[in-house]
Amino acid sequence: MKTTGNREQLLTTALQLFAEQGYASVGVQEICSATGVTKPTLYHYFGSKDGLLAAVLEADYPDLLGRLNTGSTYRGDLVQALTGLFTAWFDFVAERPDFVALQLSLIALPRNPGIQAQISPWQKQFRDVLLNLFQAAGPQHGNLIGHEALLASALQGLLQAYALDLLNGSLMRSDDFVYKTVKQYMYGIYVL
Amino acid sequence: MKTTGNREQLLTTALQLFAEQGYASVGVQEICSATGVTKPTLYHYFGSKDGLLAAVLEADYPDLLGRLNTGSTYRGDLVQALTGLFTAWFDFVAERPDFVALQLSLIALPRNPGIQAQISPWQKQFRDVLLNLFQAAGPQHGNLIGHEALLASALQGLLQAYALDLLNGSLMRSDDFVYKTVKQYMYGIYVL
DNA sequence: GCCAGTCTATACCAAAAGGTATAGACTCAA
DNA sequence: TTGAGTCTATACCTTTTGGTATAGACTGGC
Repeated sequence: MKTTGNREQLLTTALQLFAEQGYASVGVQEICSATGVTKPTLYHYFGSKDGLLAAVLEADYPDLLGRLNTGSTYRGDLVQALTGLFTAWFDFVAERPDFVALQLSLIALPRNPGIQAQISPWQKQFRDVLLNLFQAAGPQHGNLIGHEALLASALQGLLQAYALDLLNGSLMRSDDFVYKTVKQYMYGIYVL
Repeated sequence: MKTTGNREQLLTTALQLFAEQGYASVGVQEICSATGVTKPTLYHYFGSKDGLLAAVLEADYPDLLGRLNTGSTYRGDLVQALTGLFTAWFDFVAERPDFVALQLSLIALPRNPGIQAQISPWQKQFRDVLLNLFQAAGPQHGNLIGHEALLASALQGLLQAYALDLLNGSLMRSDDFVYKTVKQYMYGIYVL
């Protein structure tokens, strides 16, 4: 029996199946069969189906948050910071579409307690990245002050909405895609 | 036995449970128990669990689309049309939060074939409403021409993102909420 | 009274769900 | 060599899943 990498292969398979069908629609047996192991192996590593989901999230979220944080660092230029943020996000969406798809499907169930317990802490950190950006830009952009939370909320929704359209193919990432989305976000719909 | 309204009560219960837990997480037995009927009753009216979902969507989508269409009618004033659209949407979100929550949870699974077969036709009509608006505004707003599809796609995502934030309580609908969101959408983030 | 159609409950089905008891194979330190 | 710890498979558990065969109750028209 292949004894190396079973944990990582389970994580990979689970992410893919969860992203395609939704967490609740995938059975642990299906994950094990697709990976080529049996259920005790899965339960040895993750303890439960929920534990498997937690491990899947833990595997990619830190990287995503780090990249968003780095990309959105405010250095006195809001357009530059937003461009960095959008670039980091769209790059991540292109690199790890399965993880983003899973993320979006979990976020869309805000009243499922079990799911929310898993996704909320990560979503909170996501929002904090955006909040930090607007707070850092506050001194030089006084008209944003007091609206940081609203702006972060709307921006997070916008990023996720773009990601969904990219994932289902109804939106294409052209050369100036980031440029246009940042401009539209900052100055409205007339700048396309 | 209560013999009147069982069909409507099943629709109501199913919508509520689907919205809370997600379509896949709810069993037909659970729906029947919560409604106070037995499974043959459900299968008599809807044929299958998928048929029940189809009926749930059919029950509310026409009303939603009609209200969006009416609210967004273009009469030579884009701000007015967008205000009408946003108002119609946010009113609907407030009136039928369960239906909107279900809608969002289904949309977030773009690669689940069974789910997409059910939701796509309605989503297409949703998008067509927005597309019509931008096409009607084209002659007086030449800089929008050629971007109608992109604008409709982004606007649909934005509306759904706001709805999600309203549903999970991270956003509050203040007096000038519609005014501010329309302004921000048209002129950027500096107008709050 | 009777019949057709509509609606519902009892009781059941095979399959799949999440999860586990047990034991065998393997590695590594002592 | 032995023993502890790690990892995996066989075989099994209970509960729930979506779905149904059958039959009874009710309605309306004739």
